[in-house]
This record gives sequence, structure tokens and C-alpha cells, in this order.
Amino acid sequence: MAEIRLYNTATRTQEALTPLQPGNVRMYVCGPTVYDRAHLGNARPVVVFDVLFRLLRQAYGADHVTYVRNFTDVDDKINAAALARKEAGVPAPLTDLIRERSDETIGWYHADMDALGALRPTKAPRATDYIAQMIALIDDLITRGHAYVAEGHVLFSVESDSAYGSLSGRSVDDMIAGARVEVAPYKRNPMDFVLWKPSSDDLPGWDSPWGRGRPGWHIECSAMARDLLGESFDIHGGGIDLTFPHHENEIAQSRCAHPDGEYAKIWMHNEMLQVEGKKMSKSLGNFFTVRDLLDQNIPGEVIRFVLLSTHYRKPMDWTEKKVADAVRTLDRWSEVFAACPDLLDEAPVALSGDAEVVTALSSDLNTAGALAALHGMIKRIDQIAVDDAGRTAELRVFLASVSLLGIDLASYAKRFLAGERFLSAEARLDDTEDWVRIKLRTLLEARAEARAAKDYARADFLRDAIISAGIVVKDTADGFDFELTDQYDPAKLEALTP
RNA sequence: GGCGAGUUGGCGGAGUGGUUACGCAGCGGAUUGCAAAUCCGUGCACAUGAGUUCGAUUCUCAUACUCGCCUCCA
Repeated sequence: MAEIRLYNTATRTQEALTPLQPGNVRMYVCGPTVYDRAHLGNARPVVVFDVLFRLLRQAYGADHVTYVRNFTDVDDKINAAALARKEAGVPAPLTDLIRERSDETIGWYHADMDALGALRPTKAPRATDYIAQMIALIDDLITRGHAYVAEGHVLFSVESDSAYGSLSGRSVDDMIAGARVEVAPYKRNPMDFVLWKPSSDDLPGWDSPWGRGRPGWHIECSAMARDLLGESFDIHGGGIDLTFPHHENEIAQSRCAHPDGEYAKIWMHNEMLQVEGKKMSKSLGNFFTVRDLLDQNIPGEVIRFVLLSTHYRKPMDWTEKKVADAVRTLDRWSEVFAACPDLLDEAPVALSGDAEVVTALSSDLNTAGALAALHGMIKRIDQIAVDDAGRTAELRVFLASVSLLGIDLASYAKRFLAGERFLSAEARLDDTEDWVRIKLRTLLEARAEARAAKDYARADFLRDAIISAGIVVKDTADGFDFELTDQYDPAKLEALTP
């Protein structure tokens, strides 16, 4: 087994993973705030850390990896969504609507991430189930002099933590100088952040020593990680935008409350996702959800493939070309199994996967390198005779290697071999009007007749005409097929005469 | 203003102190009535300047440009 090396944001270097408890790895990843469908950006960390989860399970054993990913179900946006429903006339108490909204969103989230082939984490706690632990943690921080009560709020005192700012590499003074937040007058230091805040009567709230209220954003992760993983654990992950303030504040809370623990040892952050070269952001409104893509008939395996084709620490640009390339690659990989479809129905074998693939993944999750290694494998396999037993053995290793990336090639290939095509000509034609299909069919059949009569001049003339409308004509063993290209233009097709 | 990341061939995208990434596109060949698809083979690169070194795309510094975070955000 190759040594697993991971880039640690906290030290800004790559480090070998050595579990604090030998043979038992503990990982916490910040999960979604469940107010709406997961957008594509939400999917990136899920897929990235799922690959890590799979790698760790293989290296240490499935029962020796604990992966916790939370659901944040205390949030203004959830409240707003519930409030909007109430105002729309839904006759139910607001708290019920809030709970309903969270439940519904969590269900969506699981379904969408399942479609991307992500394994469920070992534990998926909800913040609202850990209010008591949060209150205890806050109480502890007050006792230890790291937090104070002011006007119904409990605030963390950043000046009480000499290490504050170490993860994100900034000093408290720098932060104050560049702060663009309005500073509440009751804060002792402008950077002090909320641990607990009062709740109005019409919003969710819990009784606490400081009155009815609700927790601040950061405390939930500290409380759940403490409860489920302990004071020290191995890996903490999330999007790079969480580095500050979320993770910085988590560290501060946890280390100050548990001075003997070091909280997370390795901090991993995935870079952001862009769409066609532009930042994907809610405020710009150019984002789309995972469900949108699935509904466009883009298979989950394809989405996952694209997400893994760029290293997790680099910004990734989501483009239609990448989707098309991924479809193409998965189609090719599927075709290799045409001669041995039974392999696809075999139960997953306990193979460790190709050494090159494992080495790439072990080197700070080099998923792009792993995909390159898979390309090499398939090339080698292609050169082995179809009836050679060695080919079957190699294909099993190939499948095991692909599944280490969480790409369910067996499922994809079975659908492909059964004739399913994604982004196919037929699928695209389905969106067009009847006359297009009739016209195209007329032209294609006219050409087939010309070919049958060996009137190649006419056949080629017709094919050139169809090509000029952006449609590629293919002759197959049992007839013909066609494919729409980027130049496909219905207007040109309409102008053609047989 | 503060913090951080990046700049690789036509495009996407890894990696390395001296040697092939890989994929797509291109080109040549096999195949085909001719094509398409497929298979085989193949050319093309490391932002700029300086330094360290026997040798740098790879290390150091500077410059330019791009991007992200500092505010809910993965």
C-alpha cells in the first residue's frame, strides 16, 4: 500500500497521513446548509472527499474509517423558505414548516449525491440534534474565559486565543484593517464572533442559560466533531471558502474548550468551481443544481468524471466540452466490455486496483493522474486478444480501479451496451420538430437506396448535403446511423432537396 | 488595504532538477466503394527577467497578468 500523502492547509505542505489512533482514521467534512437543492459547487467536495473515503477504506479497512458529514439545519435561509411557504398560505406552524423544509432538502441531497456515486458517510448528524452539546461547549468556553455574554449574545473573544488566525494566515490586526463587516457595538473586539444569539418568538429557538436563542454558525461543527470523533481527529475537509472564517473559528472554539486536543490534524480544502469560465455564485444567479444536470440526461457517472478530471486544489471550470469528452471516454470504456458483458454483473471483487491508480490517488488525491493511468490500462487491455484469460483478469482490475474513483462503470456500461445513449443524436432530435426527423429520414433513405444501386455519385452528393447541415452520416453493418455535430443547423436541413 | 492560489503544447489537464504525462483536436497508416466510427503510429509546451546549479519547465527572487477569500456561500 502506498503511503497516503495529503496537502495540509494548516502547514501549507504535503504530509503523510499517520492516523492518531493506529488503524483507525477519523474524518469530518462540512456538509450543506439544507435550505435548497444542492448546486454543482456543493457536489465537488462531496465527490472529492468520497474518493478519499474510498481510498482510506481500502487502505485501512471499511470498518476502520469514520467519516462524519453534518447537515446544517439552523439557518436564516431555511427560516426564510419556511416563512415564504407560510405566507403562501400553507396552514402549519412555522417550526413544522422549517422542519419539513430541512427534511425535504436532506432527502434531495441524499438522492442527488447517491446519483453521483457518493457513499453515505458513516454519520450524518443534524445540527438541531446537537444543541445540548453546543450549549455545553459554549458554557465551557465562558468558564475558561474565552467567551462572554453581551446583550443576549454569547461571543467568542479572539484576543483570548493567541493562535487565532493561524489556519488562514492572518493576524487579528490585519483582519480588523480589512474588515468590511459592520461591527456590533457590544463586541469587545471587532473580530469576536457569535456563539449564541437571541431568537425572536416567531423563529426557532432553544432555551439556554443565556435565554431563548439559537447557535452561531461555527459552533455546530465543533460540537458534533467533539461528540462523534473526539477532541483530536485526523482530517477535516471542506471548500476553501470555509477556511475563513468558518474553520478558523471552529479551531479557536475547539482548542480553547479542549486545550489537550489539537482538533483536526490535517485540513483539506477543495478549490471552487466555475461554469464556462465564470464564477458560480448564488448572488450572480448563474448556478445550477445537480438535479438540473441529471434531468438533462447527463448521467451521474459523467458528472463525477468531469469533477474528478481536475485536481481538487485547483479551480475547476465546468464546460459542455468536458461533459462531451467524459461521455466519449465512458462510452469507449464501456465498449471494451461488449465481448464480455458478464464481467459487469460480477460482484465487485476485492481487488486493490491498479498500482498506478492507487499511487496517483495516494499522492494528495491526484484524480487526474488516476484517470490517465486508467487510459493507459485500457490501451494495454485492448492489445490483449479477446479470448485471452489474461484480458479478463486485467478487466477485473480495471473495474476495481475505476470504482476506487467511485465511478460506477459497470452500471454505465450495462446501460450503454443495452443501447442507451447520452447526449445522443436521437435524444437531441427528440427536442426538435417532426418535420426535421421526417426530412432527415427521407434524405438518409434516399441515400441508402442510391448506395444499394451502387449509384455512389448520388449517395455521396446526398451525404455531403446532409453534412452541410451539420449532421454526420455513418454507414453501419446493418444500415446507417447519424450524429448531430456542433454545426447542426435545422434551417440548412430544411433547405435541402433530395 | 490584508491573505492566498495560479500562469504548461490548438484546447483541457498531470507531473518532474537531466528521460513519454494523459485526453480531445491535428497529421500519417490500417480499415472503408468513398466516408464516419474503430485500431496503430506521430508532431507541438512549460508567462517574462534575473539568480542558484554541470544542468531548471521543475528551486529562489523580481515583473506582468489571471483568479479566489476577507460578507451567506462548497
